[in-house]
Amino acid sequence: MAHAPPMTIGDLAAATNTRVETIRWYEKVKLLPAPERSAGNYRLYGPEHLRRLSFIRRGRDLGFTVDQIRELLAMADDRDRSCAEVDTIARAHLAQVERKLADLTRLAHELRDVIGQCGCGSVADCRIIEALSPHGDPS
Amino acid sequence: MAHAPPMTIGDLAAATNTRVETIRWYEKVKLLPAPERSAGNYRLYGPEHLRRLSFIRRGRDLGFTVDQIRELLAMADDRDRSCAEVDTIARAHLAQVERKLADLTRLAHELRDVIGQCGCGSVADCRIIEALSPHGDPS
DNA sequence: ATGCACCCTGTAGCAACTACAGGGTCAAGG
DNA sequence: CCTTGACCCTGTAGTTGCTACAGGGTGCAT
Repeated sequence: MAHAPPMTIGDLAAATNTRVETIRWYEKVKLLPAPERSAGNYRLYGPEHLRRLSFIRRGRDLGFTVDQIRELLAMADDRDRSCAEVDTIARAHLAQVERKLADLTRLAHELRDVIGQCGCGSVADCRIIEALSPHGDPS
Repeated sequence: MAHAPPMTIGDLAAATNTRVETIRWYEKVKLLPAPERSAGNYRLYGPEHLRRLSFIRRGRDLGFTVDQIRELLAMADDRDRSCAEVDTIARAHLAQVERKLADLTRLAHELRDVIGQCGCGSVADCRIIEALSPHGDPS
């Protein structure tokens, strides 16, 4: 178990299932610290970068915004701090997800209603178009 | 029932619960035709604009993209055409909504799991942070 | 030495708006 | 008549989270 050699940006991308451009973008917006450079000006990443990027990706998969992840990272770095703030962010995010879920559920119902009524005749009496048209005003 | 006087952009915005800037943007991207202008260069809208904008807004509320609405509007204008294409767009959209719904449902489950385990101690043993950290690598 | 895969910076684009800045217009009140 | 304030105009830049070039340089194998 010798300590691993540094990774290029392509290696890191492959290891985290991230695009190279996305990694550079994370660096620009200061989610990921700028790594050292090789003689030829290539970025060289170590295991700490790998850990941090994995954290970011997992957070994004869970739907946290970049700003929320920035906060979570700052807290994770300050290990003695209370976990209550972390909990607050996570709960706020869950509430938002649940709101979106409710909206989409309602939406799917409405769409299914509208689609179910379509007899696929001509547009002139299409129920879908009618459902979109202003209430009580055909033509 | 005399025919209504033309509306200003502000009137139209109020009538459709839309922002003034959004209406101008719809005009720029050719969702809404450019209306006539007053002597003082104000936009003047008639009932046809009101109908069309209501259609657009309802479509947006149902989650159709601007491009989809453009297609739907083109079809709605061509009243003899078959309604099958309209049905296709609506079904494709419903399928997309259902996919998003499934994703969000999974997400909400994961978030609830993670949050449920948080004892709100210090960050050092926060389960939320841990859940985000790379598999099998504390520190 | 020449190809090829990879890396670099910087900029522009996507969706669907939103938010100004820096002006012009119009009706009412003093 | 003049001012005040609410409205309107155009044009540009910002938002979120990337993605896609263009126009170059690097590194390794043949």
